[in-house]
Amino acid sequence: MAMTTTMVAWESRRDQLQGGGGGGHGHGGERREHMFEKVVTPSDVGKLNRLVVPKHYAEKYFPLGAAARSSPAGTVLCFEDARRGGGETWRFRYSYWSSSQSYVITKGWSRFVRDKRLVAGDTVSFCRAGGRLFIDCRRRAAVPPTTSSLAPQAASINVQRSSAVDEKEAAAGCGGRCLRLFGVDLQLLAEPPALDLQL
Amino acid sequence: MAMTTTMVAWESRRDQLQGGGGGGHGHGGERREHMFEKVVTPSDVGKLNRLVVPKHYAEKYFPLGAAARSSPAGTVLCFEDARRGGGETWRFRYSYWSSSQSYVITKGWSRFVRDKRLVAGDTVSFCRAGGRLFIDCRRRAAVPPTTSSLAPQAASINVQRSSAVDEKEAAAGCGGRCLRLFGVDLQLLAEPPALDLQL
DNA sequence: TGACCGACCTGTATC
DNA sequence: TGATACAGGTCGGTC
Repeated sequence: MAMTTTMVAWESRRDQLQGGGGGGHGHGGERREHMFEKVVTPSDVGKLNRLVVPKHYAEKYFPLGAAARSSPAGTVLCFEDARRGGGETWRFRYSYWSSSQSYVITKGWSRFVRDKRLVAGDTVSFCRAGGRLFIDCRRRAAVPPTTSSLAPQAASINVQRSSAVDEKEAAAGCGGRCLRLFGVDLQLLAEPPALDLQL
Repeated sequence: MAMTTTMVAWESRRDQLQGGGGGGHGHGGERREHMFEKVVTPSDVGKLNRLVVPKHYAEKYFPLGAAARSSPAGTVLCFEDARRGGGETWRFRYSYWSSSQSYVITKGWSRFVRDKRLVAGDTVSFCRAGGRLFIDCRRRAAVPPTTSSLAPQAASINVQRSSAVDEKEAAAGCGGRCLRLFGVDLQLLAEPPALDLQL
């Protein structure tokens, strides 16, 4: 396997995980710089096992050299978990698919989706601090009151947890905390817009 | 799909098929030694163009040197057709895929599948005689009488040849000589368990 | 250009 | 239950 394991350079400074200062959630000794975020699509969290990185951000923040761009092997991106204290790292293959002219994160992504219980509509965000990269995610915002007011009626109908519906429906993006009914995602519980995904 | 890849490790008594002593169908001067066989899966005969060789047998009968094992090029295995009088040979690329930790026959395999009209559920078997390798195949065994007794009723129903049904059904393993109805494979004709695949 | 095929990947069943 | 085998996929190169 000829993967050009280009670690996007980070000097591992494990000692400052709790640095408190400027950055986001208290990690990353230096100031955490927000790069971009993406509301994930059903495909991003489905069986395709890949995250499409919007080209604009990809070329701005994760530029691939000509060699890596033409190689299917792409490169490897390492992100530190922005939340977990242990500084868990996520290794993703990152490459360019010429067929679809898109930048994608492939290998490693499905593990992240599973681990974070990521569902369509959730948001993943990417930050950096010095040479270090961080990844974070949060739940989608709660649905508007008008929609969620349907829930009482729905409660009397024989519905399924979305995790039990067939793949096509599940791919449509409803996670463990909502019901999908007549094509509409219903929140089971009122949730704050940003929910800590730690288990 | 949980098809149990039953590798039937039998001591080859080919003479019960042809009666003749010594070497099976009259080839291979020396005694034909059965190595192993595999009931092919839908993937083995589908678009993936590869046969997964169960690791146990691969390492026992087709060991790859360290060099060939690490190389994607693998090696080439030549098999003589165990049935055709002309001694047709089949050349297969044989290699190890480290990503899935499996041994596979790739190049040349799809030609064999096509030529032999191989379908899921059929069996391919590998023998050797001296330094020569032989490959053979046979149709899946006929379904039990209790099941095939459904055929009279089935005859009046609008059924399809399995070769025309969709991939999922075709994948279930019914070949050109049977019908698949209500999830049951029905033989169209009474067949001996071992059928010569020559056209 | 499209069909074929090589390389790589992952979920699931199994041990 | 963790590790492993492998069936069922993907994308991209090639011809």
